[in-house]
Amino acid sequence: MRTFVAVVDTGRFQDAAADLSISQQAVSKRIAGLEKDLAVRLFTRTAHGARLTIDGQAFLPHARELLRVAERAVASVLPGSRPLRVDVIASRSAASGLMRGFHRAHPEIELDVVMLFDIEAAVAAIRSGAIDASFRAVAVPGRPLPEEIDSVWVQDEVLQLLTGPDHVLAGARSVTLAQLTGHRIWMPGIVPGTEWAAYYDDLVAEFGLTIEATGPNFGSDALLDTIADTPALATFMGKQTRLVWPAGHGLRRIPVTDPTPVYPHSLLWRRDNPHPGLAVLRDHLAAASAGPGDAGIWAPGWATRR
Amino acid sequence: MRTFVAVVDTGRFQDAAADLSISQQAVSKRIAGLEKDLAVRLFTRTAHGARLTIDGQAFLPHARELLRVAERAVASVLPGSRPLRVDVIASRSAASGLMRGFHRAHPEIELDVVMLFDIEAAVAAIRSGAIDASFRAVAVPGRPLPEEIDSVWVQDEVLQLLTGPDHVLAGARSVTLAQLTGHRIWMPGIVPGTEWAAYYDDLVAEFGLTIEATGPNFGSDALLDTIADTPALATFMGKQTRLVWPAGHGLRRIPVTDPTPVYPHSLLWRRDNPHPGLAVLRDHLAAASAGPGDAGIWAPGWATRR
DNA sequence: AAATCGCACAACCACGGGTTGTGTACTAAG
DNA sequence: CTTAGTACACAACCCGTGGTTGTGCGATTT
Repeated sequence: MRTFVAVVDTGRFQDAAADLSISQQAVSKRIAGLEKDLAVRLFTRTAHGARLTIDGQAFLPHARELLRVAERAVASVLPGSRPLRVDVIASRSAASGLMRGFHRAHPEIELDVVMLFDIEAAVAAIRSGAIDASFRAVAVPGRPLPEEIDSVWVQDEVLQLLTGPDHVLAGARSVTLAQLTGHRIWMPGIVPGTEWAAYYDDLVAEFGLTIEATGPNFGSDALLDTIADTPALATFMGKQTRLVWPAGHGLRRIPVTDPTPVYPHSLLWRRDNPHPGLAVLRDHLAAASAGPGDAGIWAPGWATRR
Repeated sequence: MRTFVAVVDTGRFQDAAADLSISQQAVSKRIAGLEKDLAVRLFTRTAHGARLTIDGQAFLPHARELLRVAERAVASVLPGSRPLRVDVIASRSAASGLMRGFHRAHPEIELDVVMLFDIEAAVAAIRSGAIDASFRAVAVPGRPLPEEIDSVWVQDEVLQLLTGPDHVLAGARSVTLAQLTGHRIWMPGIVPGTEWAAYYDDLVAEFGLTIEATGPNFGSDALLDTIADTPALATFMGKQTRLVWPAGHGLRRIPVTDPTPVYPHSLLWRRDNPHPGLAVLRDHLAAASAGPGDAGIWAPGWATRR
């Protein structure tokens, strides 16, 4: 690809060869090999050099794009000035949505999103510099963060009930947590030991819900399919989570009240992290911070808010 | 990259090896080589298989993207169901804008844009099936199109004068073509023998303008820089052409009247071309067709409109 | 007609990247 | 604790990809 683009840019095989510090014959072989693999002619050879064929013209932007992507791929693991690397607690969480919003607002800031196991791993990664920031629920002062790590509350993610059209509660305008007692709540993909597990453990203990965290996570599609088809099953989902599901599933979002369960997201970062994107992210989040207010909400006792 | 993604998807070196029909040792070597090139560890090796490191997680989406791009690159020259391939007359022409609009309206339709030398080349490429459609100015019945090629008028591109802030006409609300007599109009990159050359030849012959088509085309940036800094120089530019230029250049767009020069764009395609995207493109353009109306406009005598 | 330019082909060679065979670390079972 | 099994790494080997130099051919220029 690099050779192909070099020939396009220089217009001559031998100039491209000089650019690449190889022989003209090597360029000829590379192009011939590429043309053989693709089974099309990319250049018309003239006495003045090489001109793109129509196929070559169509191929060129894809070749350039490939080189760009390859460069970004290398940059993503390059120590030094690599992209801002942020850990989110789950791909469907509000943290993911916030990062998408940040990317829309600052597309010039290269971004990589990763998912670590729990806050222990996140704190270790932040300390080592392997990641630049992390969205997590911060524990109460009982287990304080290391001194060099700062954190700031960002958003309370309001949880809603998601049911299929045939669920008993499908028609309800809202439900209370107490009303959910006895109903089966299904949360596949909750890994024991993570904050989500701790969160729902607390929720179960306090309100006597029946939450089934069993079963592997086959992805959003499988979850939504099952919820839509099973009248006895419901699940929790963030209010802002935007899902695409096939039309006609008839899924219902039902607000939960008295109290409304929320998941408090904070941003964690190392105070002396010099990454320029980090300050921009903090500023962006400060402006985007929002929550339902303190009235009538519930969060686990171990989690700090604000 | 393929091996890296295969290991991620299967979770085990040997399963990836089976998928790729190579030995487990080959996978081990490939991953080791990739890790050596990138100078980072991508996997933590456990007794159960391989798990991604943080660097690996950051790298993964780029790797997947690279494979996607590579696939599209191959598809762009694959005979059979390749992307819709459309020839435009120039990258700054209204045709390019129309194709961008089409892509926004139908992002699901894969698209490749090429630029052929002139309408002869375009007609030949359409007949051979090398391209699916072409934006061109269609000549009068004197030189009719081949029988198997259809064409339909799409849009009249209105030309405006573009000047720097210190140009004599910079303050004018509009100018007539007659007023431009004696002024230097600079159109770099106009290649002799193309329709653009014929167009401006006619314009010069009819209104006695001074158009300098000399000099190589160093791109929009160089053109705009020169226009902005040279009081005696102006150029023509499509009314809808959206350019990004550095702030403070103070470039002025000035409508031209009595008459308004327009470039008539038609779409050409082979009647029996079965590409599904072609019908969508024609429908889209039929809805998007627009022009200034017939009153007070000028187009070369050889060009048909409607 | 001769010189020049630009790419392709031929012959050759080195090394990258595959193979098989074996070793080591960790896990699970008895 | 031993033993068997699993999973990846290392070693030795070898073929073929992909580089080199040398040369040929067609087109353009003088």
